[in-house]
Amino acid sequence: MTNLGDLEIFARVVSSGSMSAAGRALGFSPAVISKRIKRLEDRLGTRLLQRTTRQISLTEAGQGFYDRVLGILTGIEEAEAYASGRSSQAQGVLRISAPTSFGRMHIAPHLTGFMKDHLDLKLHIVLTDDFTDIVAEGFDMAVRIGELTDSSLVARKLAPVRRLLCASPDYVARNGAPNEIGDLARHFCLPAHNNDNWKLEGPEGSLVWHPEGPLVTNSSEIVRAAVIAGAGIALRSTWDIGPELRSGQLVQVLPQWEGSKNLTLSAVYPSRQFLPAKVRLFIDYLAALYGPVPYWEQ
Amino acid sequence: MTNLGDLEIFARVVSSGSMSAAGRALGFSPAVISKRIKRLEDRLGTRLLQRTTRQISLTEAGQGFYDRVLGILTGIEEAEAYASGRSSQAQGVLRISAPTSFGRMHIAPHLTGFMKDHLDLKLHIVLTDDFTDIVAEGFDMAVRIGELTDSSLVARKLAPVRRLLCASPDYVARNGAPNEIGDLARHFCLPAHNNDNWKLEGPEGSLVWHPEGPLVTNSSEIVRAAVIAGAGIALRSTWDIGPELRSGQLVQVLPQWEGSKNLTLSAVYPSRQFLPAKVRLFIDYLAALYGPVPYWEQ
DNA sequence: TTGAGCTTTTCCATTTCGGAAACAATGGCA
DNA sequence: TGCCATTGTTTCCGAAATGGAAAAGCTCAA
Repeated sequence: MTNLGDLEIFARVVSSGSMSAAGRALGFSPAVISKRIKRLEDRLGTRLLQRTTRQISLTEAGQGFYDRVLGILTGIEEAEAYASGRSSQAQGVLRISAPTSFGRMHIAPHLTGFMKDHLDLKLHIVLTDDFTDIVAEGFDMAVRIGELTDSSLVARKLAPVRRLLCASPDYVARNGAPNEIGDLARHFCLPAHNNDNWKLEGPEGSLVWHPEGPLVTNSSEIVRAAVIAGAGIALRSTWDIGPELRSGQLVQVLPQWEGSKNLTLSAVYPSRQFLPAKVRLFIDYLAALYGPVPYWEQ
Repeated sequence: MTNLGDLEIFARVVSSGSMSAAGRALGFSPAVISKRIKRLEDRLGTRLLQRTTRQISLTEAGQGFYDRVLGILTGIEEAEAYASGRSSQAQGVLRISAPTSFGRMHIAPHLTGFMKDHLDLKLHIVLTDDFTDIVAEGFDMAVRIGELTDSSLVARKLAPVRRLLCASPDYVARNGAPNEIGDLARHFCLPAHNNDNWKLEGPEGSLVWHPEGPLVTNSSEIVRAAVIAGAGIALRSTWDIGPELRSGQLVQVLPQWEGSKNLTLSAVYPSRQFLPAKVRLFIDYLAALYGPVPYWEQ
């Protein structure tokens, strides 16, 4: 039967992109890495890595094998954590990927509350707006906003996402508030950072509006600052501008229209038979935190 | 990181119930088994097996660990098979559990057809009417008839199960056919081998009938022979008595009533991210064989 | 009470494993 | 274009691990 170390080494070689780098990471000499990759390939009777002396790439068999090996390794990790930690205590390292803005505003502030209940757990949080492949990147879970489709992942809904049109009071004072959807054409519209069209739902059904405005950016934070500064009308999520709405820094316009409803805030994780306790506990924590009605909606 | 051999040894010790037996099965001396179990426990910091010199039992931690280890081992097996066999060829051993009667009548006759397409595959088929724990018993899949609930398994429907009331023509000639459901009280009823009540559905809704008759047995085959021999009325599946209905050896009675519809013939297998090719191919084969309308219904 | 069968420990031969060094090959950079 | 740093591979050797036989201690059944 395969030596487990070989699988670990193989996975590390793939993720780091080089045998030498894997050797450094794992504390082995390059010679060992080379020998064990070779042994693994010999036993499998297949070439897993296509290598020139300068570069390494996965063969098709290697890619499929790698996908599987990742699952196996985390499975072993989970089994060991279960047996060691027992009684479903969280321990080890919990690796999370989350959207930048949401992570900063609604995850980061609550982390200490979770950590003080789980002293044996280390958190490793990466904020990015790319939809990274969480299993290939080695994340235990991700927080996502959107419509979810990837079938190899399991999603648990954390909260609905409401998006509404808003502007600053002084913008409204200067330009007036739109009364019907067509009025938007006469306003400054601030597209979202991903530059999407606005999918709106209203009393007359749904429509797609293509926002045109003076500002295009890839940063959600800049759009946010711009609309608060009075630059125009934006379609923002309630989790993003809830406090500003309450404080009066922003007001809702065209309240009969809202962003398309099939967006959700979700926790996603690889589908496995045994969910690590650390992942389950953290998702439970977030779900309890955001509740049936999130605090930013109240 | 854990040595994979330790996990394999641990799993074998649990399944065989003794270290010595595991040693014999794996070709190791008892000394080695003992040492490696001890090492595994030391690293996990938990006792996995409670042992008296004469007997071995799993601790709670050991049970949970064992469940996980089984999944890991089959995962590795699948990963290796994938890389070695490539292009999703079936190979290795496919272990199947199936109901005795159905297996004999509707699986066994078709096995050669499957085997000739997959020469590298060995089949290992166990017929039993117990609902065995397929993952603990080391089966890759099972064919089941019934209502399915086990959440740790995935079920794929192969065919609907129709059950209807029938008797032999000479029984009907001697005793007459029942005209309405209440007439059953005046007939010999042959309960199924599991001695269940009959859940029937008819034009007036559903009801539960408690069949009373001269014959009680745990063998489905005996009930089947008895009804053909004219001993009474039985509720039988169409896959069981289809040919007899067609040949006239049996006739349907009370045709407006049928057995409860929420029974299905299904293939079940452990939920895993990667389904072994051998399992997928065999289930596809059965599904194609039984089709949308099974051949025994035509 | 005895004996068979089990687990565990001890000691030893063997195998495996990891590393240093030497070598070959590749791509970046001046 | 030519140099050089980096990478993968091979060889050889010391160190660590693995597996087995034998002995000991224990439990259950006859």
